[in-house]
Amino acid sequence: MPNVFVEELCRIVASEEDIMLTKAPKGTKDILPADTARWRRLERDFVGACRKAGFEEIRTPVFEHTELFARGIGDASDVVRKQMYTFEDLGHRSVTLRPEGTAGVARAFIENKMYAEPLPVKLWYEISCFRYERPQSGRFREFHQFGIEVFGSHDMTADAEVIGLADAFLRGLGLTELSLRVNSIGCPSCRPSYREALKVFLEPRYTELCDTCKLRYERNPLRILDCKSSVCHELVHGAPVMMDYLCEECRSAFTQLESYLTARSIAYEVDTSIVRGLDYYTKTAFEFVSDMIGAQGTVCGGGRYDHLIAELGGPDVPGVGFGLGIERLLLLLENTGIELPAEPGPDVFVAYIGDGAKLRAQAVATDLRASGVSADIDTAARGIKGQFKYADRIGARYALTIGDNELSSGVAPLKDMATGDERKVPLADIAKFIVGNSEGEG
RNA sequence: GUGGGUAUAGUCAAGUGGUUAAGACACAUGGUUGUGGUCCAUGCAUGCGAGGGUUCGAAUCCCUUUACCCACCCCA
Repeated sequence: MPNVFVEELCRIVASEEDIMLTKAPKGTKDILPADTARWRRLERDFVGACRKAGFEEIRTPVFEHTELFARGIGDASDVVRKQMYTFEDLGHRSVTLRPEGTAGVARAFIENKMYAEPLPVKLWYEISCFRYERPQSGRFREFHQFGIEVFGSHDMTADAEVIGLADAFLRGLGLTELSLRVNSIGCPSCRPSYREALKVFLEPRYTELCDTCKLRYERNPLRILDCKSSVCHELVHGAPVMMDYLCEECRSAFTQLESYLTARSIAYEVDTSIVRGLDYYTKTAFEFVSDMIGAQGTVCGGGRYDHLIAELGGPDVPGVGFGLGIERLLLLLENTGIELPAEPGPDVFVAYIGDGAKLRAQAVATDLRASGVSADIDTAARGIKGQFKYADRIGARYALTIGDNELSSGVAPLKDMATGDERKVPLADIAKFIVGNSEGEG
């Protein structure tokens, strides 16, 4: 069945740009063995924080119908307008690699009628996301997020719970320099009036605005507030702030949130310039920001979205959640000098001398593993010296040597690689010896 | 999409027109036949991101191109 995709494939294969064969696509990264231990540590801690707070894991598809993101994130947002990996599949459906996590989880919440479960429904996830952007420090085309969502609560304790979880997780890693910025961006009943007030304020200065802000003036004037151009920054001085235009409901909600954060001893500052770029946000918006990782300083960002579920065709159920960038978090930990423990080497390396011992060594290593001891063994036909060198390189705690003498005596030298001490241990007792010594250390 | 920067071995790099492209780390083998982390020896870029050009001669000068990094924008 010839089609446009197959033709494209043939063209690509026939082309001479074979350098690309051994090059990961722009903005993507391999996570190598040297890094995976750090990832596992973060995952373990995050899962722990979520479980302690009563969150359960959800896994959703990497791609969704394009309409989900267009409707959920907003077809005016930059993410939807120019950053999505969208393509037509062979069944002529337009699908998109997820650029963020909330829309997919919200869709799953609706589709699986999770609103019928005891509310609120509290979910966590770890996902890869995809956005077509120019890569830079802390920004990739494929990146990873931890995220949580709470569905079904209008109460600000839910917002405090979400912020509190992020705060506990980040602080638990030893991060203290992160600043938590909180804002309220209002709701559909009060935001329009603020928007108008802001436009009225900016109108006489319109011609002085930078080019991008001229566009923002119509599309999303709130964004002008955090423009980094010094000119705009000056012009915006004295502009009305959302806080002063909140409706009664939003105002009291924000006051409550502040009191709840204080009750939890969570340090924060109100930052009226925070504007989330995803259209679904209402009321609470927050960010954990660092100045240690370059221009993309937001490690964790989130907020409330009271109308997303209804917008997607579900019941009128509110939500609140966050996304936390794992690559940015790792970068921050590195730049802050916080070390995450590396994966330890094997308990024992089983070295052999001679063909007979080579057979026996494999049996010994297999038995050790079955006994719960991690054991490595030469598979590169090295000499005894090479085997010891290798054992040292991989950080083995002990080296066990088996040769003709040991085959006949049944007793083998077990060397502690750190101290150099060597003692004879019966081959049958190796596992017991090592397990015993490990327990003694705690 | 717009700017700026950088490209020499697995890694960090010296080298700005002239004999075989420093050095360090890493890696491999060996230092008499059963022991690592120190030390010593040896090996490891016909090649300087790629493609053209100038020149008797180019990693070094010129043109084109690609990749990566950083910033804008946007956001995790």
